[in-house]
Amino acid sequence: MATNYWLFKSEEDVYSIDDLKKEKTTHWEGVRNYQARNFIRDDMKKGDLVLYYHSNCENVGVYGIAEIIKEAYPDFTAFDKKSKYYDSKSKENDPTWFMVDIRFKEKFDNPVYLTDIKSNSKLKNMRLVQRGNRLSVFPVTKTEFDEIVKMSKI
DNA sequence: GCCAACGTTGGC
DNA sequence: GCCAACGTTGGC
Repeated sequence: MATNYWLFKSEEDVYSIDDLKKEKTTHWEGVRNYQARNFIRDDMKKGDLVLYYHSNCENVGVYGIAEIIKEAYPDFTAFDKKSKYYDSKSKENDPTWFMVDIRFKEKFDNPVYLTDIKSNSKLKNMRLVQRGNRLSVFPVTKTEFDEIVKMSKI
């Protein structure tokens, strides 16, 4: 089956690429948006590759690559009253929210910053640079993925 | 079903 | 800290 490509946003001070590198794998908890949920639940497959993006920080951009190692299963933080991701509407026998597990693959020698992505005309159709994009996970094309990897090596 | 109010995201 | 964009909520 063909590999899919994704971009995951994370806040650097919440869970950075260095945290992922240290822990090797993690579950991607806390997605509470239906469109993003559908991507996670319906389309993410084992072996898919992920651009790891830092948002809300000094130098926003893509910092590396991860790989999906476990397909969608219920996001258990939604059941935990003590979690900040708790959602009373999500039931254990009928979960609303899902997560995947990812594994660290690579940290870029040169991060690819949002400003560089915006000034690359090959990436002008990327969801990331379109107006009002606030999804925390979304698909990217193979062409876009390859272009960003290429930019990280310059 | 409409829409205003509100909360959150995220770049700058 | 500001503000634009957008999703969700709730009154009607």
